[in-house]
Amino acid sequence: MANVPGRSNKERVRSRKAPSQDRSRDTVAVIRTAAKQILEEKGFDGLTTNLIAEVAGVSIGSLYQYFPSKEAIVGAVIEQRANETIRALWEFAQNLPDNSFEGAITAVTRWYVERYRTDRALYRAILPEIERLERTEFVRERTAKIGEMIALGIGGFGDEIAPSDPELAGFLIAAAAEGVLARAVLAGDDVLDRPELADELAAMVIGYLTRRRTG
Amino acid sequence: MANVPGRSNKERVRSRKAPSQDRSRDTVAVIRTAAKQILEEKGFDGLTTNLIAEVAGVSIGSLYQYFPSKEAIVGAVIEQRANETIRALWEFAQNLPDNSFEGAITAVTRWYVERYRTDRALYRAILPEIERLERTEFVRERTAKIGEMIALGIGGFGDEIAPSDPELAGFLIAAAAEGVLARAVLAGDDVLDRPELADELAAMVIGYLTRRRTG
Amino acid sequence: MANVPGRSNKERVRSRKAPSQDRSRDTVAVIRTAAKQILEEKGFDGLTTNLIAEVAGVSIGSLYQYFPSKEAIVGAVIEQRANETIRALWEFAQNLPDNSFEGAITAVTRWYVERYRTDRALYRAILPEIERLERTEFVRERTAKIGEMIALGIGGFGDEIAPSDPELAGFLIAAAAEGVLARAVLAGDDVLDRPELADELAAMVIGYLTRRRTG
Amino acid sequence: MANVPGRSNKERVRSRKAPSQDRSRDTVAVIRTAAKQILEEKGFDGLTTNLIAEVAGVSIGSLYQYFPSKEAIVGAVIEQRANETIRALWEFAQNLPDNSFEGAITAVTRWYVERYRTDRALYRAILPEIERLERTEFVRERTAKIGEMIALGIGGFGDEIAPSDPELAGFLIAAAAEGVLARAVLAGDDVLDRPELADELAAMVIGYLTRRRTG
DNA sequence: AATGAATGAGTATTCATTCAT
DNA sequence: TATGAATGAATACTCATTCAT
Repeated sequence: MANVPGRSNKERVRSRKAPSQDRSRDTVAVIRTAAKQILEEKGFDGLTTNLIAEVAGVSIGSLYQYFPSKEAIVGAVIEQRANETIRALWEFAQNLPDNSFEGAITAVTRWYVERYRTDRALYRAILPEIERLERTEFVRERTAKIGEMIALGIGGFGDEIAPSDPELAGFLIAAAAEGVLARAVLAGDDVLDRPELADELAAMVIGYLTRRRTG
Repeated sequence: MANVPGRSNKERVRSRKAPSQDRSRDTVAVIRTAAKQILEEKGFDGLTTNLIAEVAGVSIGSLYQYFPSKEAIVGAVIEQRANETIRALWEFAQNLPDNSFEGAITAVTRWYVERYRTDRALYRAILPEIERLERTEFVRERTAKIGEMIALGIGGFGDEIAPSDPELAGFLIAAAAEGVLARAVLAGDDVLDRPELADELAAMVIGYLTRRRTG
Repeated sequence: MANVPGRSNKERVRSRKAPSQDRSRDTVAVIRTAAKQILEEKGFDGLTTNLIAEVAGVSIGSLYQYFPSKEAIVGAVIEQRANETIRALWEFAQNLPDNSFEGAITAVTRWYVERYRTDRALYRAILPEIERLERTEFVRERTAKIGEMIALGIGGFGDEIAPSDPELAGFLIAAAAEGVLARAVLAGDDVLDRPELADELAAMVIGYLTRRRTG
Repeated sequence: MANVPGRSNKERVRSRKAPSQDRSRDTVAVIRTAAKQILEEKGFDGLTTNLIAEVAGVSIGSLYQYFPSKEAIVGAVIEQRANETIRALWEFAQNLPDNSFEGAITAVTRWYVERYRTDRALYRAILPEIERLERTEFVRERTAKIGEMIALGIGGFGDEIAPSDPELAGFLIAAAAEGVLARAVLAGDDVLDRPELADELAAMVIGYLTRRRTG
């Protein structure tokens, strides 16, 4: 009697109703925020649907009116974080003080590291779930989108820098940066708080993009 | 991770007894192997202690004689995988055909990518757990150890290449590579099977290590 | 996360382990008895797995060690009741005081009605579930088996009585009797307690079996 | 059947308002029809109030304006079916081709079996609920009413056939017939589709009514 | 009269872990 | 040392019903 037949598991990851009305949008946001908060404070294992509802000040029934599963809520938190990151990164990239290639990369890298430093608690909880959900489309898109943005940004710096496959380069940079930051966040505070971290990461990206072609 | 009165979490992660006798070592190995197999076949969510015991042909009681918790078993699987990787990487590094710096990096990178390609099922299951366990010492050590090995390997190539902090460089390279491979594994087979992947990763590492210093 | 994949719904109806050891058999019996008792006292809607466990003096975990689902427990209660009925009916039929055809039918019918009268509470709870589970094999078998017994009993009374298809006749008689008793039980006590009920039912069976053939 | 403070269960079974206006009558009918359709297509477990409302194109609030509970809706479906059956049976009985007693019984029985055969899906879903609701008055009335009709029909055939208590005889016949058909429907298609079924049932009824009195 | 967002009690089931034998 | 029966806390999710608008 547990499992409802006519609903595939895949369906259970997206939102149940499109939050068209204002009230609905609020509820969705409230739930998402509550989940995020719990994730930060108690980690993934402390995240319970009933607790989410309680913290959100919403009944458990309402929670399931808007999200088909716990997984979907976590997904929404991750998705929103990703969207915020992308938007913020974009904005930041518009207003770089130093417009040189190296300056740009360095600034962006620092900004990125800082972001993880500030929200390390959230990332600590979210990162394993990102991997776990990676196969889900919207999360895959996220890496892709960041990769594209990077590719786009790179594109502005002329032929000398241009990699043969900008998209692949974007993927590599995004994935490498996230790999470094993930490991740094999860390794504890030692590495994450080292001031050289950002510059080393920048060096890696710069080195990658400015290397002499061997082929 | 249920109710465990009066035992700190930290204690529960290492093996309960040093496997001194042969039989013990066998049992430990048998359990570890069973867990690994289940992980490959059914993923993390299919892994239960009772199933591990069943597949291992061991009673659940015995299982707890050798491992204090499920987490410890997963940790053991990851640890062993890491040790194998380290050992294999070391051996591979001893017998490089091309002893040039770039040749070495390229060869190692290819080898590394291949390793993930071959065992993608295992990695798909294990990767999120690595992140989740990262704070646990022995897993932290793994990244560190790989980092050190890289640092060591790099050290052999003279001053021009030497980074100011070899250990940090090692960490960055290891973490970046793993980030790229993790994302590639989890993103589905498309990226993982692109032949350029290894060389791009190599290019990143080489670029990082051979960059002109800016300071 | 609710539904375990690799187990078909059908599997969940039989017992989980064969109650080979004595202790196991006890536990199974204790659970079944508790369920039966609750069914009698509170009806089907009052039947809860946790309550069953509590009444049985067994942990909920143990309950699921022996029964794969709530449905299976109800099935077990019904099955046992059916087996008891069949056995008791058989025994009763061996020792009929009056060996005439009509005497036999009348005696058996009275016995049958009495059985429903005595255990009306149980039947009230169980009957709808029998219908619901009827498609499940072991319950289907029950009607069949009673039908066969009746066919067998009829067979002893010579050619004049013999229906052309004894099995079908058995089915009809069993089903009609159960229909009458079910309706009587569920209709409230008025009908069930009318003394003529058994004899009317007997009259129906006798009339059916002794009718002059029209074809 | 959740939390309903301060309202007796009995009250909750009849319709909430007498559908005096046309619109009301429509809404009631629309809901009833939707419920019936879902019952046929998805069975009782697929029947939820929200789904009924959705299929009926009515808000859940309106649904509760016309029916005090889910049970009442199911009851209404059953009731209507019963009324239809009674009306149709009545009509059919008016126009029997063969006016002999045996011819009448045979014709009616065949008609009845056919009815179950045609709507087996509906009956499969409804039958257990009939048993469950049997205590509710209007369902009790149904069996009674069919019984009365039978009694009435029987009454037309002279003294030889007349049972001592026509009402009880009607009850027995109705209950036996329904028992046989219920078991046949639920047992799967094998029995229900046997052509002899109707005639055997007829034989049972005829035999019952024409038996020589023993007392 | 109608709406549908919100409610929350209720329930089946899982699984890491213990401990008597 | 080994066994495996027993434990029970923990949790995701459903759905009949209400009531403010």
